[in-house]
Amino acid sequence: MSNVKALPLLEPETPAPTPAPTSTPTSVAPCCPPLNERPLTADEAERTAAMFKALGDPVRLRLFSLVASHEGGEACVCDISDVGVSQPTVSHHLKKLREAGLLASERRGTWVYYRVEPSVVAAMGAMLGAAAPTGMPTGTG
Amino acid sequence: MSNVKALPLLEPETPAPTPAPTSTPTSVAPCCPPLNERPLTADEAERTAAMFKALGDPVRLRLFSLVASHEGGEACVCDISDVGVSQPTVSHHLKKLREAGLLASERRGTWVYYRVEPSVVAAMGAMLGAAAPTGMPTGTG
DNA sequence: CTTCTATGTTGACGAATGTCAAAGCAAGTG
DNA sequence: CACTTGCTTTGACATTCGTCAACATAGAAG
Repeated sequence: MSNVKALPLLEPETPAPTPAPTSTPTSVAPCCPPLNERPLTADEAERTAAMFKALGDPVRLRLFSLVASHEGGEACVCDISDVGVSQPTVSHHLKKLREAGLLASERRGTWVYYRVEPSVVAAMGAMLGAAAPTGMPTGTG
Repeated sequence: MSNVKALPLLEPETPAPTPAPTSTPTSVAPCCPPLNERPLTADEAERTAAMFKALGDPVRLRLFSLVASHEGGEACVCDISDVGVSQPTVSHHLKKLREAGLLASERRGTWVYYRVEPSVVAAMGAMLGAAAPTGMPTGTG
């Protein structure tokens, strides 16, 4: 597994891909608290922004969505050919997503498969989800 | 980027009275399905990526977190002065966050207050949360 | 080994971005 | 009105980013 230097955003304490759909107590060890808990420090912001930045490009977002929604939870690069950019550019963006920790790649024979890193994405969702409660404590409305 | 208007990410079905220099959508009507439901279209990706991109900068993320975590759910620009950049730059980033629909601003007398747009942030969290099935963040508080 | 297919990497280039200094608007005070 | 404070806009700059063409690498097949 050629693992590029993934961002140390959260600690990958779960090496297993956890294929069990059951409610596994996957310890989502996010680097940062919810965005509305306290102001992020400069370092926290630096690391977290790198993740959001990775999804801040339309092509990358399509690639990520393509992988995330693909059958089996993973997609081969060969499955990707309609995102509007050349193949080298696709590879470039996949690398970015990998470096951000959002995707993981694995070579199986001729093809390379990409799959989503659930914990990292969950951590991002947690930061956002808690930052937007359905009922804001706004007095005046 | 001359697109200086709130992104049509979610449909403002409730015509807010626009008390602020920016429109204020107030309803959770996400533009897009969870990222693992189906591949996003080019248009969906374009709109959604703009939001993630807004949080893809460390300074903006700190500003957002600062506003989101501030007492009362809103913060005056005067409360912000330790993010490491000059005041005009702060204003610039706040504008970006406003244009992305993540923040709303309102002038009250001398000061300008910024607050989080819960629906937009919730929409982002929903897209991510559902894309990471393994690992529910709601554990021990 | 040679050849073919599938991906990744390198180098280059235009466009977008983040930053600040300076000037400009808005609101309060005397 | 002049003066002060708070925030935004403008203009300029260096850096980063997204993109492609060309080349390089990894397996598979003969």
